[in-house]
Amino acid sequence: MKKIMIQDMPGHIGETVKLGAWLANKRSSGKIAFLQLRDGSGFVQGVIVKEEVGEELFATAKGLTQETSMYVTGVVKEDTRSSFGCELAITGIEVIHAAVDYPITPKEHGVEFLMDNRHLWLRSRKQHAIMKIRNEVIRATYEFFNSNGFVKIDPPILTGSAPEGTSELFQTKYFDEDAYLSQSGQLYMEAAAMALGKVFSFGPTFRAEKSKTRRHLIEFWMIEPEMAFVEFEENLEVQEQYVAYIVQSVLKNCKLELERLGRDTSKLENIQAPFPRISYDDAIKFLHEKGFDDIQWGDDFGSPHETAIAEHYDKPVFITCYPVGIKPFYMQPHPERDDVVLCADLIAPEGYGEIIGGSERIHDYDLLKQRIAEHNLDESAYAWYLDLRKQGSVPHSGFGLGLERTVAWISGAEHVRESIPFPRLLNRLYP
RNA sequence: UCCGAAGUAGCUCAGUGGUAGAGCAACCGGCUGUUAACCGGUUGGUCGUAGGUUCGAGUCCUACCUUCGGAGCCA
Repeated sequence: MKKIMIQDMPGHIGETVKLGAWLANKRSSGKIAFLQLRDGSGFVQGVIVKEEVGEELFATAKGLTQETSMYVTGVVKEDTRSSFGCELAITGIEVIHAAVDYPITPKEHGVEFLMDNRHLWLRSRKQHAIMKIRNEVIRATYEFFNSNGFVKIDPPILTGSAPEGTSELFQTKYFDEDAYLSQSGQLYMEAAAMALGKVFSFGPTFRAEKSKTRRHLIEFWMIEPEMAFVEFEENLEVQEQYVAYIVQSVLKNCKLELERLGRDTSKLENIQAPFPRISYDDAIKFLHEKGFDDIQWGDDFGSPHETAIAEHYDKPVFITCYPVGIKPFYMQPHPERDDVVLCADLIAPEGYGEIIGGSERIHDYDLLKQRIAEHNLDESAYAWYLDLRKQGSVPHSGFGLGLERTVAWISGAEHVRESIPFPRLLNRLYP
């Protein structure tokens, strides 16, 4: 008898098959029982009828506890009553391990309880769907960049220097030296772009910020492309094409998951390049017109400001050309103005906040050296970074996309803690 | 760090000064198409911690702890 996965069942209609599965839920009457089975690849309903299987097997089925693991044999049957299109008419059950007091019941639970049981919560339908969407976003990311001439590059996670101050970095020891966990691979990616032209990274990043909102994780994953000979506007085009590509890939390959999450897919179908752009100057004017009197030119946007701007559009929106004073040292100045830089943040719709920060980078040696000094940074730590500007420096641009915020937005999760398997939060390092 | 809310059964919650409650889970029984199944029964509690007011405190007061939501900062 063939052992198959639930996701492959529609191709085996009429056949007797064997599944390795867990019991997600159960409903029964005196003569018939419905076992909700899951095997990681999907969910399917098993039907077991007393008259057909006999007293003993039926009693076994009725006595199964939630999350008991077993081998189930049965006949795959087409059934329109199932959202999956088929069911399993069970003929045999071999219990592997009977679960005891599984804590996550089909009713409601609070956040703290679910987070304490994150190792089990992952088994739930909604969490399963979000993890599949996360996987699709990652898969589509590799597909997009590989098919557009990018090379995957892995920057280091342990770093010796602290690019933008040490207060929000995790410090550790590197034998006798101080070291920090990476909060961005960007500077290394710039070096890689000078070697390979177009590169992208995908890896974890760590921020010791005391942030406690639905958009913040202490440890999160970032995709950071960097491109030589690519200037500001071209950089935005890559970003909008990339974001549109991953959204459309999820729509195409995760239909069942989006449906299970109750996601309004019409909002996602609309996510096609180009995306609207609004300059920082116009955004400030827009906010003043909307009645925000708590922000002046030169201030950075707060979360309510970003949300107000994003609500004006039905696609992600680029906010471009921020004042030089509120942005990092490495951003290229605007060619016609010295008070703003060639950068853009991409704000997701529906209140999910900033998902991309990007810019053209300074490629002039003297200007970069000046900016390092202006920001009171230790030039010796940036010697190699400055050196790039002495050895065939070229205009180049890049950006960083936060994976968890993007996945939370696409899947409609209310908090980024649900878009990573084991979230690291302000007060949570367990499980 | 600041502002706001909340800690009562394994879980989700009700209970505003007078004998500790419900739904779900678990356990027992019933039910032939359920889909957060349903119906009947049983089990299950130092009411976050410490102190105080009171004849009497889950309920009022003080402090602390924890969690949640938001702000700042950011992706």
